[in-house]
Amino acid sequence: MRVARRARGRRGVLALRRASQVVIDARDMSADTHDGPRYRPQDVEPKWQRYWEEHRTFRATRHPGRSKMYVLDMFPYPSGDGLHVGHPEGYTATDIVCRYQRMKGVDVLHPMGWDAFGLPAEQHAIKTGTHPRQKTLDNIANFRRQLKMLGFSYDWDREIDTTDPGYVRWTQWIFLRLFERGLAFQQSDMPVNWCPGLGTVLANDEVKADGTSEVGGFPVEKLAIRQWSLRITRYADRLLEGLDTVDWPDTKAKQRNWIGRSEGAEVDFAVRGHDATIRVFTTRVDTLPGATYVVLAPEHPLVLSLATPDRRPAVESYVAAAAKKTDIDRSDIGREKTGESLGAFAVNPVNGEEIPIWVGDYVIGGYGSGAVMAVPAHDERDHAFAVKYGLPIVEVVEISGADVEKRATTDDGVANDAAVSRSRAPIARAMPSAEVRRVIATWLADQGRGGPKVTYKLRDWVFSRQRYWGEPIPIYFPVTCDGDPRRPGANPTIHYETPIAVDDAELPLRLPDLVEFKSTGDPAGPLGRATDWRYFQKDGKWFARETNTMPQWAGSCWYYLRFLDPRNADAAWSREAYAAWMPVDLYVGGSEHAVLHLLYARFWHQVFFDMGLVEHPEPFQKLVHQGIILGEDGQKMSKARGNVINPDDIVRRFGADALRLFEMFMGPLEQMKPWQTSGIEGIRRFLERVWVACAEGVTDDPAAYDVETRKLVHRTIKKVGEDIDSLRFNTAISAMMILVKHIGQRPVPREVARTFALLVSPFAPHLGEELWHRNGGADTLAYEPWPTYDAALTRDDTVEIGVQVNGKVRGAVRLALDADEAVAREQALLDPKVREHVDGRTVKKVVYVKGRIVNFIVG
RNA sequence: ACCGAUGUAACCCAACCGGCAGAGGUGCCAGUCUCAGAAACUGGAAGUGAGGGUUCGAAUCCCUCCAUCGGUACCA
Repeated sequence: MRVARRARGRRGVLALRRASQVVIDARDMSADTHDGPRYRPQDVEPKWQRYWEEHRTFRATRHPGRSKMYVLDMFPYPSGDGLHVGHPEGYTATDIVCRYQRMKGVDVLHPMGWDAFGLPAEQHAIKTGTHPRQKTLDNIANFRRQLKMLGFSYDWDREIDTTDPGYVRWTQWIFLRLFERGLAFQQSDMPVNWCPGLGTVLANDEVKADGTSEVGGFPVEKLAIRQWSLRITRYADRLLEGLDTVDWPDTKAKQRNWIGRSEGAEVDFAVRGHDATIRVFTTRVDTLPGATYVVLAPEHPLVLSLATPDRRPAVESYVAAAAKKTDIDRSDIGREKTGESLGAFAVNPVNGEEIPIWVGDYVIGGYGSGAVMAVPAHDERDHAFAVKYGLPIVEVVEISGADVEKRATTDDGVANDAAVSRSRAPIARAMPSAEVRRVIATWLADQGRGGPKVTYKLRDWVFSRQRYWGEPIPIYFPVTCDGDPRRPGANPTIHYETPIAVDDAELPLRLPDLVEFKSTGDPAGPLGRATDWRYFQKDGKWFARETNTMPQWAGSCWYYLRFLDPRNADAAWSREAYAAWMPVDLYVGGSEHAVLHLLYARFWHQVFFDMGLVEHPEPFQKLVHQGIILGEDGQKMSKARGNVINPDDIVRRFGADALRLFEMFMGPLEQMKPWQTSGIEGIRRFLERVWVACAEGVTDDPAAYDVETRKLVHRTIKKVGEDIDSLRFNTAISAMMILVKHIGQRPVPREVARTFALLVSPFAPHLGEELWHRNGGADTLAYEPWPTYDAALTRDDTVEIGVQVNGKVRGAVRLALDADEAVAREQALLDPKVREHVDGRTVKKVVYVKGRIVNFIVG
């Protein structure tokens, strides 16, 4: 043990981990050999977990006349690695709120489940041959064990699993409602990151900068394959407006940014000598008179057809080179702008001027219309491009002291003479930019050459994956084939243009059992191989099922609704269950889901609202993100760094209550903070002191409950309650430590021990129950009324306040809380140190704030 | 580059509406206990990222800068 302790003193992660291992063993032994009663979480914790389970203590029921609270955790993906210490952070926070609210007489809904579809189980299946379902069930069992070990007060009767056919059925049912409304549709021109090596499409952040896959390093290509998409863009404005009604942190700003609403105008440029129009989007239509060229994105459909024969070879090779670049290459800002002239000319609609058309990859194909009008005088990017290629720079917005030859001015100003002379739209000299925008946009609309327009960064949501372990999309297509399409070499034609919905009564559409999950490189995905599942006959005709599956987001888009009514076989949820519990009052989860999950779920919810399935436009009233817990070295926890803390180890060594308490004590919930093993040792010492005081040092002598203790107890009740209400668990724990330090020095009155058991129970529920039980509690304290405090006892009638002379602290004085200024002044001047600085000088002013400060201003 | 958050003691963090910088934990030092150490208990030291402004008074409000983290990123 000595050796181990010394090794721990040395820093270095490896040494630390080995050493901890040794210490664990030593601790466990000492726990057994230590004589006398003491705090033994390894006995107390399983005991109360069994009790809660047997009594179904935390079953959520609505009682008429009571208020309700729906407290939701982001349910986990049950990975093979099990729980990490980040999970218990948010889960403990919500558990504290729930246990506290139950004691306050509130009906609490606090459910847990599993977001269990996902790629890792499928990859595991490819490697080992274990069916993803089996691996998923094993992982769930492990997660459930770990969560129960931490004593969370979930209503386990409501546990759900997104891969369960009873759940998939309703996810598919929802998809069909989206399909009916035209919100789910097929696109075949959607370029996606297709990775033949992995046999699937990848999200942008799964592709590395060099164009290979994050996993495996296989080449990734842009491929336009048939995809299902959801029309989230139709809800863009409502998704923005809804944010104003919810109590969320900065996440609102992230979502606004992601939606990227941008108000501006469309302008149509005719092309000289072609029957073609180039449509551009701009937020600065006031600068249209200063547009001196037009730039098309390399993907723009007109690029090749507009290029003059002499320019065509250069343009073609430019476009080909651009196609090879990854998105990351193209969006690298400091990169020099490049382009090629098409040799063609566009007509500026506001003044009839003919200006050259270029192609340049600084224009993004997918945003707006993939073309911009270039105003070098008032846009930095256009300016850089114009300087490089010798294009004219014409100033049309006047800003004093600006030289647009040197630098673009991008602020609003007023129209100058050039703007007026170059515009057929009725603008005037010195007209402010905002007004010029209105005038020109209106004029363009009158001329049929454009007009006001709003664009969004938000794109429709690609909703299909070429994977096995997801919800099958409940759609099938007619097939033309000579005979049975399932026989080898049948070569059937599938008519994707006429999708047919699976009948609701046939849901769930289950996954077929496969033995081989590996991709063949066919965009149909692994399900394409299940020919007996894929092709079926109905009324003598052959049909083919959709072989793409839904993305992992699907199940998590509505799980909070299934928790309301998890066993309902007739509906996804009932109206009554909805009315009883919705909306979610508190939603806690990682900020990594700030945009995607939280935006997708809101989108579905708004569709449900339009369908009359829900009563509130927004599902999640208050949202909180717990901060990331870093490794002991201050780095992000990762296997590669070897700084991962495993909750199983911590519980074995310190107990679940210690882990819960420590995670809440580390700092503010929303803040990122590093793990400190020495910190949890301190918490463990605190719990031992609690045990000594409230389990072993209790007295029934009423005289032991002195006034000082009584005051402190009442103050602690107040502080802990208020801190839980505002999710400041770290300071609540600090308040309890102060109380324990005080009562630990004398015999503890029974009443105090009972009160403390209640106070600590939301944080350390096993210890709370045990102390309650040992101090005469009959059964669980989970529904005991939360202690109340006497406000009079929380206030002191006298306070010590600081005395300043000219703003510098010179002493302190004890005063009645409501002492008037004359008294304060008189008492303060009794302090010799204060006298020293005041005597012999004139007091010009005295600032006295009751209960706070006395400040003498002397000259 | 832009948007947002955060900078307090060796470390994690408190400090209400601007009012004596300190609640708590860790670490460190000293004492009690001990043959000695460990543990436990008692006590102690130490600081507001930098600069300016407002104010009787600033960790707190305003401006500039620096650092760290997160998000977005040629979005026209």
